[in-house]
Amino acid sequence: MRKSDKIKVLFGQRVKKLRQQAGMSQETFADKCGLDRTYVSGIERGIRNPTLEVIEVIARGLEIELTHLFDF
Amino acid sequence: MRKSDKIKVLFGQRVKKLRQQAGMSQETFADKCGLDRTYVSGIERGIRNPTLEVIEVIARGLEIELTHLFDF
DNA sequence: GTGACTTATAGTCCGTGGTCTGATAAGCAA
DNA sequence: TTGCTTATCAGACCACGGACTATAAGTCAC
Repeated sequence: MRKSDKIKVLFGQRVKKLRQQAGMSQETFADKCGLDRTYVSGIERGIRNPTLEVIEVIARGLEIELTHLFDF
Repeated sequence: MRKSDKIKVLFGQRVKKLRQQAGMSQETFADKCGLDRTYVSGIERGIRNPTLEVIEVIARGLEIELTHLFDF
């Protein structure tokens, strides 16, 4: 794999922005998604590489369409 | 995790459709993406759960925008 | 000061993501 | 028939996804 990592950073920034717009903390958002608090933190910092199922759970937690998550 | 698996099936069908529209075999497409042949097969059948980086590689291999991949 | 809230970060652990080899089978052309 | 292409499938392997615990540090109110 070993790509440029840019995608993870972009995705993380997008999640963080949408979460903040929804007025949720990382922890309440993680709980809503059924994810771990520290894992969400890693995603927003562009360190983690979430799977398709996690990405879908995140979109559901943000109450948006999947395509909207990738409107960078 | 243990979700409904629907997302993986939907995603796989989408990839398969776009790949066929591009006139590529699974193997040539896998090579273009730098992925394994059998792994692409699993994705299209909705068995595999690809990561964000793989999803981006797939979009690049299909020469489309990421958002377009999720226009189910 | 103390306390509640929020986030970052390190570390461990188990299950799975992703690669590889190889076998199988169907379709089609020569 | 033979040969080539395509896709499915099994098994093994290593690296990493994702959960968890715990610490630390920042903000704000009191």
